[in-house]
Parts: sequence; structure tokens; C-alpha cells
Amino acid sequence: MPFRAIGVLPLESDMKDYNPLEFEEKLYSWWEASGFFEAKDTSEAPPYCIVIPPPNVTGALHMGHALTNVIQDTIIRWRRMQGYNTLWLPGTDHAGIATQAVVERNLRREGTSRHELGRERFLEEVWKWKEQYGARITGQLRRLGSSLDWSRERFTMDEGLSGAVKEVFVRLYEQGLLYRDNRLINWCPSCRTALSNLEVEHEGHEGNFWHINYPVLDEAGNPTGRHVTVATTRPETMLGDTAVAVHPDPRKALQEKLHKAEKDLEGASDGERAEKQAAVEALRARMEDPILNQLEWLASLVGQKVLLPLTGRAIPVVGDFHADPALGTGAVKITPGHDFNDFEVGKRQSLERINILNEDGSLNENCGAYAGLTVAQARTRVVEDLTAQGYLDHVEPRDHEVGHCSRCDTVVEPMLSLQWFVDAKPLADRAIAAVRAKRTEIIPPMWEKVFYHWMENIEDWCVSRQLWWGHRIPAWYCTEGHTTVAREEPGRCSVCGSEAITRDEDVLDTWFSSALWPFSTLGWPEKTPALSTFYPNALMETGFDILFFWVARMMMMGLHFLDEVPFEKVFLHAMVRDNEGRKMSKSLGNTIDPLDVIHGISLEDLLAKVEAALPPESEKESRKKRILDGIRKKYPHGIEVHGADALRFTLAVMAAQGRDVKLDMARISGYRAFANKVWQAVTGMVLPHLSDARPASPHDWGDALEVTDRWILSRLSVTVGEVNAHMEEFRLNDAADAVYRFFWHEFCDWYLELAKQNLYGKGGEDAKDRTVAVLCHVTDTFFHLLHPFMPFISEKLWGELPRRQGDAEALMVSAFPKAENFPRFPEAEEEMELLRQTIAAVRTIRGENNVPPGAWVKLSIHATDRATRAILEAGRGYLLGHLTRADDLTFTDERPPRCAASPIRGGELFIPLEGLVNFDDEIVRLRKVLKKAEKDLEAIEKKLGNPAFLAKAPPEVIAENQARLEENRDRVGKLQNSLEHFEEMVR
RNA sequence: GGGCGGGUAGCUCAGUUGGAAGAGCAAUUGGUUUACACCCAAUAGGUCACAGGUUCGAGCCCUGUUCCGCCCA
Repeated sequence: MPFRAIGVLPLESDMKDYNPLEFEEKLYSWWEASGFFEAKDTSEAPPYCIVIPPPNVTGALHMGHALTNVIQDTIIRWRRMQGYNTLWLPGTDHAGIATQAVVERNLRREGTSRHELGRERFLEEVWKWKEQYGARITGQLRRLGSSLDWSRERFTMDEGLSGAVKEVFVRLYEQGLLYRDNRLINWCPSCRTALSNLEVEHEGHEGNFWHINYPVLDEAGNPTGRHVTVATTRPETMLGDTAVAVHPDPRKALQEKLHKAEKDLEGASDGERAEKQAAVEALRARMEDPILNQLEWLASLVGQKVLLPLTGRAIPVVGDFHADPALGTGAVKITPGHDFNDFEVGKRQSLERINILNEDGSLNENCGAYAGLTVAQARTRVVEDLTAQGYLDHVEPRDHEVGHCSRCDTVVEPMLSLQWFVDAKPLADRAIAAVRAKRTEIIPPMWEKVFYHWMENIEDWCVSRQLWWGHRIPAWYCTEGHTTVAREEPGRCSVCGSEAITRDEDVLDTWFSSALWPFSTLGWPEKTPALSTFYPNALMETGFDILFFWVARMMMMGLHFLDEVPFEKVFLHAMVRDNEGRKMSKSLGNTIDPLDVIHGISLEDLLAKVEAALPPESEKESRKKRILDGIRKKYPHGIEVHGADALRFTLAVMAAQGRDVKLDMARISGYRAFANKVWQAVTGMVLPHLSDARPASPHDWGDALEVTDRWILSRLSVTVGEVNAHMEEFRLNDAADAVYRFFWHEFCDWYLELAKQNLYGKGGEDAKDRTVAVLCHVTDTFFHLLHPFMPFISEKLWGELPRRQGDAEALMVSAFPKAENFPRFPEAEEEMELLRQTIAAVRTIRGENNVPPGAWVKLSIHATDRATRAILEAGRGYLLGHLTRADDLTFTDERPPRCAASPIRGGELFIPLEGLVNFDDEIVRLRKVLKKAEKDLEAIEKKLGNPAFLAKAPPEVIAENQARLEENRDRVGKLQNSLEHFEEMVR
């Protein structure tokens, strides 16, 4: 059924102007209702499956989503048209921390909290929230045109997916790859949960380095009068110190370091030398007394105790290589409960671990008088007290790295805690091997190295989170301390049989369930037909920023549980930034909502929207004003309507860039102009000439096709080949660009112009029929090529073309063109080149000489060979008329008097200009052109004059240059003649 | 500290085994010829960051310098 027949948009009423908003949504509904997006569980056709990177269920669409979805939809639509059994599987993520945080914030506004509600009622609230906002993002994805199989939509907390999570947890536990341990983890005091290492972002901060004296005690526990000086950027953590470490053999350690530094210096480049020299000298200085003496004295203290100021505790001095004799005082305080390095020292030295923090980040009862203070308050108080009591040696400013929660930006504290961990190493090894063996290919390949580096140094993954929203950990503990891990409520302890068991309160890291996404969405652990058809997925397309978070973990889980990679290829795209290269963020106010680009938005609405989205911390008036002023300046008239197709095309063109995509509204407008061009050309030049019956194939005309027909058909064939080749290599930008250039700069700029005379009947009935057949064929094919990039306008206009029996119901489910079905005509391309060159020469002469636009000129051509003359003779009809505004063409062997001239291939073009131009201007122009031609010629002569070039360059390159030499000599000669001619004339 | 990416026209960026520097936007000039002013025609604009090297030949390969961005520790 042709699209027009469903009566959505009758041609007559609304086809005059390109208005994407009138048909985009209607078309999507039609596609969806017709079941075009749906994949088949089993099929003869080869499978092609992409699972969507599931967005946060309660989130809103941003440009990053738009980019990833456009890339995926473009690939999926192309593969679908190629005849694959395509599945693009949609779904959303429960996004544990993010969603819980939003709902909690909401509860706070209502004056309550999750603790007041209790777990069950809180979860009901979150589910309500999810129901309320859950459809928002999927609606937005639809608006972009995403051809997702909605019948298979999944949510990470669905029953099936939750079952998969439980299954994985239990199996990993049984296999010894999942364990519970009391270890140092990253704790976010604001989210009040453990985080994995990946969820911590490190930032440099200005701070201080406090040097503190710890008095040395004798065996009786009395001060000896001497002290050890330690330095720290976090003085408050001293309350949890359980040792001071010194290097046990500083002399030897320094010698080794010096030796290494000296060798380093030998191999240093000039630029590095000064730095390395300084390093050597610093080490030498430390090996002199009194420093070495002092270090050896420190080493002698091992086994003795020092007094920990402010606490009255005596802590041991231990010998450990963690203390670097080349740095600072050579002694370091050890806080195993709050520092990752110190934790390791503590393990080696069997030190006590003291936790000094509460869950909210305040100091706990282990801190005596400091209990209850925040970390910041405690720092001030500790420094004050140390100073007052004479323990503070001195302070120096020093930058240091501070971990922040990637979700809420709160400073993260290392904290001792009982958590579940995945033993990642064995899983990672298989993933590394799979990528090395190219069973999964990472594109662009530069990311492979990054992937290997991270995987090879992988650390155990902390998977428990102290949240309520998420997959609750299926572990139960009895009063004896035994652990039972089970798929269903076990009823009793699996070790001692006790019925006094309680379930773990925690939930799993959101990424734990995401890691299963490529197979849990297909029904795993059931052996479903969909799973066997679509696993491994063909492609994973996502941003490089979640290579570790997600891609790596899917690789690990997929290989472990299905013994096969989750996807054959990974295509990592760039990050979208604003036009100044800044990351888009709500607090900067520089986010652009893709829907606003599609539908347009007034300045007032845009300002209101940005203001509403500003996070609470940036509600300071001055900051807010700056942001809003920025918007006013950037979008003084708001944002215009662009339509989904223009946005999609822009994103596809930008998809191949490196790490950053700087999105500029001007670029989107540029591609909307392209959509408009398509609309105008087809509705204005093609559709009006078609009748209800579909014309025969232009190839039925055989030899009767004119050079212009064969040329555009040949260019079409080339374009079909280019688009397919580029798509195969994920070069969406080149594919889109090929479509763009073909349509605008070949079809519209040349073919349509050349075809006008035939269309308007000047060439007779047969010529008109033939031209219409070409137009119909080319536009039909072009719509296929355009469809993956601009699905709406292509479907819409394709639906207006006359049908043949057996045609597909919709463009989106019709067959994508293959180059081998489209013949090429190389001679026609050559001949057309001469015609285009000649027409361009006329236009240049007219333009440069300011020939009045309305004036008609006469052409005179001197052809130096028969072929050239024959081609131009045959093209006479095209050389004269509206393209050149020339009304006469003669062939000549003589230079006609008083005329402008331009070299063309195989001849020279003359235009008598008497009375039309200023000859002085023409002389200036010719001199300029000649100068450039001479420069070109010189370069080629130089190249061919080089014996080494002739001896070593490949023959085809030499031949090419010789041909070029001839052509340029010819050109220079003609230009010189013309110039002389003019100079004589004005004399 | 280790690693990665980038520096090409005024702006945003292409440039796929090394073989005459490209696109879009912006600019200048001219244009209401019956598809399109979201348009058409013409024009201008580049020591491809810098310095060496390899090569007959380098934007592309190698070495170093410098600036910007990112990741990991």
C-alpha cells in the first residue's frame, strides 16, 4: 500500500514547503503500527542485532543519547534494508544511585525521608516515579526516528532480567569468583554507599602538607626527648594512625635509586637532561650526612614506639619499604583504616585498623573529643590542637589529589567496610584473549590499547551498594555468621541449618545488571530462540567513556556465562560538546535538548528551561545570571525548527570524529537546508512530471540515453558503491557526505538544470519520457541511500513516487541498492566533464568580466581534436541556453577579434565581448590565471626533470605527470596568447 | 609519573597502504530566468603547530620541541 493511500498527508495541501513537523511523527506511528521494526526470532535471513545502551529510565534525552541512537538507527536501517533480520532491542536502566537520589530529594521536599517511610514504602515510591517518568525517554527516542523493536523492550529490574542477575550472582559465588570481605572501599558520605574504583573521579586540589612531630617513647613508655616527623595532607586521619613506617635500610635503598637515576640520565634526551640531572643530585644529597644519618637513626627505631599526639596512644614504628627514604622526612604515618597504601602496609605488618568515620562522613566514637565533627571541622581542630600542644613542626602548601563521587561530586572517603567483590582477574583474562584474537573488534582500534591496559591491571570489583533501589543481593546470614547464597529465599542456613537468617540489606551495582544486558534481554538463562539467533550481537555501539564501566564488563560476563563474546564489534563514538568545546552539563547551562532542536523553542521558554534544570548548588544569582546571559547571547531568537532529519544527518556526519564532537547550531541549519533542497527538488521538479504509472527503467532506452543521462546514472552507481563501502567501515560521515554531494552538487546543480529543456518538451516527447524515467529512477535510488540518515523525508517523498506491482510497502523495508545492479558509463563521465568545464568557463568569464546578467553572448570554440568537437557539437543544446545565457555556438580555427578566452580540455573557448566588458579588467584576470598556471607547470616540470623521480617512481605516476605536463603547457600557451591579444587591443 | 588524542581556510572539521591541499558555514561580487533566497552563479582565503630525518616525492612515516584536551596511577 503506498503511503499516500493511508491518507496521512495528501500531496496537494501541504507539499509546497518543507515542514518536517507535519509528517515526522505521523510516519513514525505508521512504521511502528505496521510492525516494520520487529525482528523475527528465527529467520532464513542473517541476523543483525544491536542492544541499545539502556538510558536511565527516569532520565531525559540529551545530545549524547541522540548521537548514539542516530548512529545505531542509521546502521540498523541500512542493515534492515540490506535484508538482514535486524533486531535493535530497546530498554532502560534502573540507574540505582541516580534514581534513588532523585526520589530522595523529592521526599525531602515533602518533608519526609526514605528512612521514615521504610524500605517497602520507599520502593513503592520509586516504582511510582518510574511509572510516571519511565515513558519519557522512550518517547523521545521515538521522536528521533529510532527503529527499535518495542515489542521486546526491557527494563533492568524486570522479572526476567532480575532472574538473570540472581543466577549470575549465585553461579559466581559457587565458582568462588564472588566473595564478601572487610576491606577498604571508596565511600560516598552523601550517597551513603560504597562505590567501585571507577565511580571515583580524581581531581587536583590546593592544600597543605602538615609536618607533625610524634615523640619517641622508651621501653617504659616515657618520652625520650626525640621525635619522628611525619607529613600529611590530611592531619585529621592521624586519629586513626596505628603505626609509623620507616625504611629498614635507607642506605641500600638510596644507592639502588641513585644507580637507576644515573642510568636514566645517560639515556636521557636533551630536553630531559636537566630534570634527570636534578634527580640524581637530589639523591646524592640525601646520601650525605646529616640526612643519611637521620634516616639510619629512623631505621634503628623499628620495634620501638612513638606517642600519637592528641590521643595518648602509643603506636609502633615499623620497617616497611612503603616509606621512601628519598622523600620528605623518610617517615610516614600509617592509617590502615583510611588510606589504600596504608591498608596494604597494615596487612604486611599485621597492624590494627581503626575506622574513624561514620557513614555520613563525620568522625565516630574512636576519635574521642573529635567525635561528631565533620572531616573539615576535625581538620581545623586537630591542627589547632597540634599547634597549641607544640606538635606541629611546620606547614607547606601542597596540591594533592582528592577523590570525588562521580554522581554527586562529594569528597569520597576510603573506609573499612564489609562488601561483596567480584574476583575480576580470571574474567578479564578471557576478555583480553578474545579481543587479541579479534573475536571482538574494537573500532576505532586506538581504544584497544586502552582496553588492554585497564583489563591487565584490573582490580576486584566492589559490587554491593548500600542502596534500596536495585537488585537486592541474594545472600542470607545466620546468627553464627554463616553465609547462604541462593536463588530463592532459603528458609534456613545452608551451613548450620539455623532458621534465624536475615537477608543482606544491600543491592548490587547497577553495572552488574548492565553487564548482562546483551544476553539477559534475549531471555538468558533460558535457551530462547531469540538468544540463539541474536547472541553474539553483531555490534555494540556506545561512548568511549563507558568502555570500562560497561563494555569491558559485558565482555567478561558474556564470555564467562555463554562461552562466547557478547558482540562481534564495538564501535565507540565521541563525546558531544558545545560549540566552545566544553562538556555539556546542566550546571554550565550549555546543554541542548535534542527535542528543542527538532521542534524549535522560543528564547523565553529556553531560558525558563535552562533555569529550571540548574542544580541547586548553582542557584547563586550571579552565576545564574551569567549562564542565562550566555543563552541570550547565543540564541537571541531562541532555536528554530530543524526537524529530526536535519539533526540526525548532522550527528551522522559528526560521528566519525575523534573524542569530541563540537556541536554547532549553524551546522544543523546547514543540513536542514539540505533537507529543504531535497524537498524542493523532488516536489518541484520530479513529482509534477510523473504520471500515475511508473515509468520504465531508463536502461530500457539503451543507446538512446543522452550523455547527461548516462553521466548521472554513472554517478549514481558510484555513489551507491561509496555509501555501502563507507557504511561497512562505520564511516557514517563519508557515507552521508557522498549522499549529500551526489544529490546537491551533481543531481540538482547539473542534471536537473540540464534536464529542464527536455522536461519542458523542447527535445520532443521521447526525450521527455526518457528524462522522466531517469528522474524517477535516480530519485527512487537516492531515497534509498538517504533513508538511513534522513528516514522521514525519504519515506515521505518516496511514498509519492508511482508504484509498481510487488514494490515494498514502505521505503524502510525495501531493498538497499547494490552497486553491481547499477551500471557505470566511464565515457559519459569523461564527456560530461568537458561539457561542465566549458559551461563553467563561460560562467567564469561572465562573472569576472561583470557581463550584465541579462546579456546574451555568443560562443566560439576552437577544438584541437575531432573527439572534442564531436562532444561539444552533440552537447550544443546544453552549452546554449539558461546555463550559460549564450545563444550561438560556432567552431573556428582562428581567434575571433576582441574576445575573452579560456582554455578547455582539447580546445579553447572564445567569447566576443565587444561592448560588454572592460578589457583592462580582463587583462588583470588573465594575468592572475596565467600566473597560477605557470606555477603549476613549473612544479610539474621540476618533478619530471628529476632523474631520480623518473628512475624510481611507479610508471603510472610518471605517466600521469607527463599527461599533466602536456595539459598545463597547452593551457599556459593559450593563456599567454589571449593575454597578448588583449594587451595589443588596448594599446 | 604512565598513556592516549589533537594542533589543516576566519569558524567547525574531512583528508582510508606517501603521488597536483578538501567540505560546510562565514566573507566578497552579481542575480526575484516558472524546484528552491533554507536558493543560484562567480571570487577570495592555507610555510597542513615548530625543528630535524627517511624518501624520487611527506598533511600522512620516524625523532625531538611546544600548546590544548582526555584517561589511568
